[in-house]
Amino acid sequence: MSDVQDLSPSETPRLTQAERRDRSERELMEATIRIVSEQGVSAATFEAIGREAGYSRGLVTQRFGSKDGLIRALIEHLHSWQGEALDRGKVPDMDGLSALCAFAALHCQTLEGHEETRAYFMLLSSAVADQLDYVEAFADSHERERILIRQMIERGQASGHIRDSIDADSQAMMTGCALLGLRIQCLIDPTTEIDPVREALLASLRARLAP
Amino acid sequence: MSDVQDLSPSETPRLTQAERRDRSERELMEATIRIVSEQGVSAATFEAIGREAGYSRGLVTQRFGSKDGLIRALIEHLHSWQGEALDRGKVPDMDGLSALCAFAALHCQTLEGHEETRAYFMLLSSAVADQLDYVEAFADSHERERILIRQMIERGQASGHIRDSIDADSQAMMTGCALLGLRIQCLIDPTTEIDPVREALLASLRARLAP
DNA sequence: ATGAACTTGCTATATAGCCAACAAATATGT
DNA sequence: ACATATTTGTTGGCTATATAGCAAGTTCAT
Repeated sequence: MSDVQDLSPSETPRLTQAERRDRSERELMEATIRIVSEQGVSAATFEAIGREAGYSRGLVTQRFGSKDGLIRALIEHLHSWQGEALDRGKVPDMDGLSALCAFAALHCQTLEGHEETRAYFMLLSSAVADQLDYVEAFADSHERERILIRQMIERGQASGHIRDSIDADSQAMMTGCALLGLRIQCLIDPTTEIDPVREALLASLRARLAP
Repeated sequence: MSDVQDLSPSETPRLTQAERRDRSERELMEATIRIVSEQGVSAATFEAIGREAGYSRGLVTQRFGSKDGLIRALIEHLHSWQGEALDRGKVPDMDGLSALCAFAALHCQTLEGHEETRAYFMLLSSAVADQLDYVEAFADSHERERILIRQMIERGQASGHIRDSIDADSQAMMTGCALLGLRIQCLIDPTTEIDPVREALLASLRARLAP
């Protein structure tokens, strides 16, 4: 009766050191995502992040070493998040053309109201704008995505759902670029209507890839 | 013999006030473009721009009022530059489908080695990353580009070079996004091979639009 | 009581923008 | 044509502000 006193589970009574650590790390990342998404990359100062997460200024340095460390950790976090989203959508189970269309549609779904992906592409933009070292992390990620798309196309070609005459690699790159461009367009102009573009994109894919 | 002493025409003997003014303004802009393109947006400090242009730190403020003023002037400058490039390419004279393909090809040409457009899209990226006020300038510019593309498509539909069943507006948006995405991809990964993607893009446009 | 998580005061640095001085061009008076 | 006054273009020192990162101190778990 006296030793266990969990008044509210989300408050802080009796947490393991490891739990405290993991929790603060997670909360700092979430706070960063929120700030980047809502106020932009350069608004994500140690001061702002700490305040938003309910901690002090100094903890970010303590946890991530430096600003660069934080951003890299964040990119890693968002990468794995996107990977999971793909699995959740059961994309790997479909045939080539359906998988590709589902993949594109899934991408379009995250265009509205998803703080995580929004923050991801805003970080990408800042890396592009300032030619920061971690553009390479984004380049790798896009490389992997392109390979994923290419494999879908090749799968479709093997099963006869996609015509053999097209070059899987360049089509994969083009599709990736179209999705990236749509994303950036939505960040430039939030009033962009997504539905018609998505339909145009899917129709274009089918027109070009279907046998 | 004594009054006229133009030792070298490109040096500074006897310049009108207006000439001095125009010259320094142009040189400051060119310097900014060079710095943004080569070292990133946040490297474009008053100090760096002044030095690169061969003037002092303080002149930039004097000329453009503030950093924001400089960037806006630069965007305006690059917009008109792009407009001229389009006219130079004689795009308006072609039939719809050819015009659209020429437009896309022209875009792809600027992907390598064009400091102006490189700087333009790096500025765009910084506006996206930090949600700066001048994203709207870019939004307007892209709106205008979309309308231009749509008009090409409609022209093609009227002359029978493009099938009637497609929606010109959403196809225009999609094409614009594809070009934007390709641009960003090249900024993320400079080793990106453009030729195959351009061919894929053109093939895709023809597959979807040709009657 | 020892060590880990966390905080707060501090320093160093970068940079936008202001302003008073300086230089170059042009207008005015002789 | 020359000299002087005025206007325009240019400079460099200065201030104010923002912020990354350190390091000594404090709180909390074991």
